Amino acid sequence: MNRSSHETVQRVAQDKRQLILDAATHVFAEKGYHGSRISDIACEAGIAYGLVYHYFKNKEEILNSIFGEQWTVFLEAVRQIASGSQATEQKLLAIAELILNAHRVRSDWVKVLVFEIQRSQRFAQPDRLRAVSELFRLVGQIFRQGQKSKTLRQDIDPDLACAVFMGGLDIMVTNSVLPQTVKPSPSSNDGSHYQEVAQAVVEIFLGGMLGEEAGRR
Amino acid sequence: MNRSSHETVQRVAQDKRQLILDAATHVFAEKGYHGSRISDIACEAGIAYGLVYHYFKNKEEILNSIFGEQWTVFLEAVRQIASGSQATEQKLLAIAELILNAHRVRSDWVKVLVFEIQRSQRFAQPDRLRAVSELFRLVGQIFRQGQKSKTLRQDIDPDLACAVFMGGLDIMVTNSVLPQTVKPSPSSNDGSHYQEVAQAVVEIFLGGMLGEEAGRR
Amino acid sequence: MNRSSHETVQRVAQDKRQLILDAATHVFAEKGYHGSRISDIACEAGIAYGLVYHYFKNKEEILNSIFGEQWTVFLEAVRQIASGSQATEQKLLAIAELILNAHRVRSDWVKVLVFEIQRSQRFAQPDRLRAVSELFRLVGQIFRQGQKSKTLRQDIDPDLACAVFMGGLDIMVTNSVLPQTVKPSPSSNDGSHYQEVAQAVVEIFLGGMLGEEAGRR
Amino acid sequence: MNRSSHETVQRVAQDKRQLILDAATHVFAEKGYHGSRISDIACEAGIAYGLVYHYFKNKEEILNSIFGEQWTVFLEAVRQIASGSQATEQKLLAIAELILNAHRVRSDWVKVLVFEIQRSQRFAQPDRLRAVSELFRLVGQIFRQGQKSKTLRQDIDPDLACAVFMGGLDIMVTNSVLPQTVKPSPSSNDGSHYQEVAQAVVEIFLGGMLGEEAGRR
DNA sequence: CATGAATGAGTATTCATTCAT
DNA sequence: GATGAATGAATACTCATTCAT
Repeated sequence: MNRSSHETVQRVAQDKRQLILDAATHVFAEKGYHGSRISDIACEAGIAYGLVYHYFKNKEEILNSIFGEQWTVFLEAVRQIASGSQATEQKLLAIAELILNAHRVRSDWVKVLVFEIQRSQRFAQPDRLRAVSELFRLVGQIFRQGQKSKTLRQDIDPDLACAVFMGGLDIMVTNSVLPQTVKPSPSSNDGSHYQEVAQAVVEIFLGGMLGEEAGRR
Repeated sequence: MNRSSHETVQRVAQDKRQLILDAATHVFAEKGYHGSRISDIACEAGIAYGLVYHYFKNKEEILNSIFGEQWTVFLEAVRQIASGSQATEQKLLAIAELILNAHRVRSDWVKVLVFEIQRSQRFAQPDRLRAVSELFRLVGQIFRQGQKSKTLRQDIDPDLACAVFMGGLDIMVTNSVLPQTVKPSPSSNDGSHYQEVAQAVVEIFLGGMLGEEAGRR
Repeated sequence: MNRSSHETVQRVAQDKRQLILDAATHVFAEKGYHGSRISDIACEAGIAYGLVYHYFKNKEEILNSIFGEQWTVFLEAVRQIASGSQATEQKLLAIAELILNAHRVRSDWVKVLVFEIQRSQRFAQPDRLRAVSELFRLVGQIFRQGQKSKTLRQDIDPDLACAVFMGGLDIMVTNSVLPQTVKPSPSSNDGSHYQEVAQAVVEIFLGGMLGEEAGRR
Repeated sequence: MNRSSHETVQRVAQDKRQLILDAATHVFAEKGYHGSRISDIACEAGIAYGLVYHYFKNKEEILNSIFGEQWTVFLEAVRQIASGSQATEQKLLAIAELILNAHRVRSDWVKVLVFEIQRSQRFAQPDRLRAVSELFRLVGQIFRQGQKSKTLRQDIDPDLACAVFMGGLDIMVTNSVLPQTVKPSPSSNDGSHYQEVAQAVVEIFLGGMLGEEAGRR
């Protein structure tokens, strides 16, 4: 086997691996980790049952891979935003758009992430815990900077504010509670709806919900 | 068997049923629904294995009962708040306190609710879906009233605002992201910390996070 | 407690015992022995669960009682017929009528008998085996007498003939194969249909099915 | 994997499936359906527990398969006989020999058929009911033809005659009543005894049991 | 690499039987 | 006697993981 064919084999192997991950993501999103069987994943991927075990040690490792391989990319994007020189408001908007856009493009992945990661955090999964902590550390950093520069009010615990902000986005993505709000009409699946939602969330979060009449404090 | 002793038996039976529900709530909160064995529940409740099936048809029905029997009470409280004559701000604060307090008093129940039921609506029983919808309908009502009375700004979709608000609370309760913020020190487990958090969340939500310097729009 | 009230109690106890047996007969006939739960029987009898165990040691004993207590009566009737002075043909007719009539009056009992007894014979149940043997011994006796008196042809093993005769009746009663033939129209549930069937069976058995044209050997 | 090896795999899979069916037939015949555990079947087949579920959905499906796969063959043989051009007597003899021979060659299968399927039609699958009906329809056809051609007497309901005939054979096969008659000595397990029994049954059924002395009607 | 048959530990569920009241 | 709650052994079924081809 010459070099180039070896590379081809490598690529094909990578493709197959990714095929399994995508299938697993879809299945996990649909039925949940515990409700998904290896056979479901193999079937969805259109490959043989046992082949899954050529690429992954076990079921858990599939979930870990889904998490890890995308999370790094995602976290890097967050890091870029957090360390940028934009105004706080722009940064938060960028975060919101990043998250909602991720949901638009790969909603399966986001569902698995939110559902399964949070679930597994109740049991000890140090790796994932650390990864999530890092996300909150980065976003929290934006808040601290904002408070330092007096852009954000200082009488609120930045971690708490960060949590509230993320919670607002989290529920958008979870969509178990309000699918009709988040789900755009099919005709506008160009992301503009998502962008609007992101802006609205940031708007609420920064400006508050009080109306003009009620007066602002 | 005379009447009073029959009543006693009835009460004891109810107690035993509740005993199982409490044990199950604890175990589910600890290990998750799928990770909990019937034997774990029986053991936790200090009763025989088979007795669980004397009171519940199957494992699923236990989860449903945990949900149903407390949810009714919870929803009634929300209804009271929503239909009251307080100002919008007071209502939202009451909602926040209700939710956070539920977590303080019965954190097991809330965990099961959020993790095992809310987030498992992929396999959703229509019953549960309806029950959750009702919660959002009630809270959403507060928002619509607030907008109608001009207390709340009107340029935001009330359902979206409602979702953001609930998401902020949800994540407090989920505590997966910010346990250190929500979990008060044991010495202050009198609820004051929870009350402060509730106030902070509502404060952020209504007043926004922008500082004085940044100016309010 | 005086004597007469004690007798009353005894009678009531007997009634209750019989109530359970009747209920069990019905349930066994409906669902089969293995498919019937003690609770089904108690429910059918309209009594408490545990009371069944006051009257019967266990489930098996219920079946044994159903079998034993009626079988004795049945067998005695067969014995009367077999030892009578009637012609063979009359005896066989009497046997056929006895069996089919038992089915008419207590079809549940006959069903249980045929289904469960035969089933249990495959596993060793010496008592029942002996009881059934006795039935065949008595009926076989009729055949031997018939052959001895030259009423019946002698070139056939009497036990085999006996089996064929009983098999013909058995299948009438089993009715799993030909309900429409055996089940009379509701309007004529006076037993006349059963009597006709009994006569037809004996007629076939004795006279044979060959038509005039075919010639009789 | 090339074509021929794939075919081999297919064949092996079929063999394994049949292995399980044979083992199950044996175990069911021995202990009855309800008395047989899946582990008994697996053990008898010499395979792993779970493999049974690789080939069959559940215990019930095993029973159904035992029934279905052999019944088709059996019914076809009956159909051949019924639609042949032989005399009625020859057809009935052929039916009798077919049934008794089935018992000789595959007594386990016949036991399961009669005890566990035929006599459990209280919970009857419509499929089974239909299959059994077809058998009676075919045999009944022989009787109607016999009556039409005046070979058989016409004063008897053909369905009833059919039932009596089948009942006589059924009980031979059931062997619960007369094992000593049907069970040949091991030394003569060449089928000749079964053939004699078949002839005797048909002889009784056609010619009747009345002796010369008694006169024929 | 690919396949899918084979394995068996893990668990929900049933239900006969016992027991306290 | 009467009640039905309590017990726990027995077993059908699932499915992650391994292995032979």
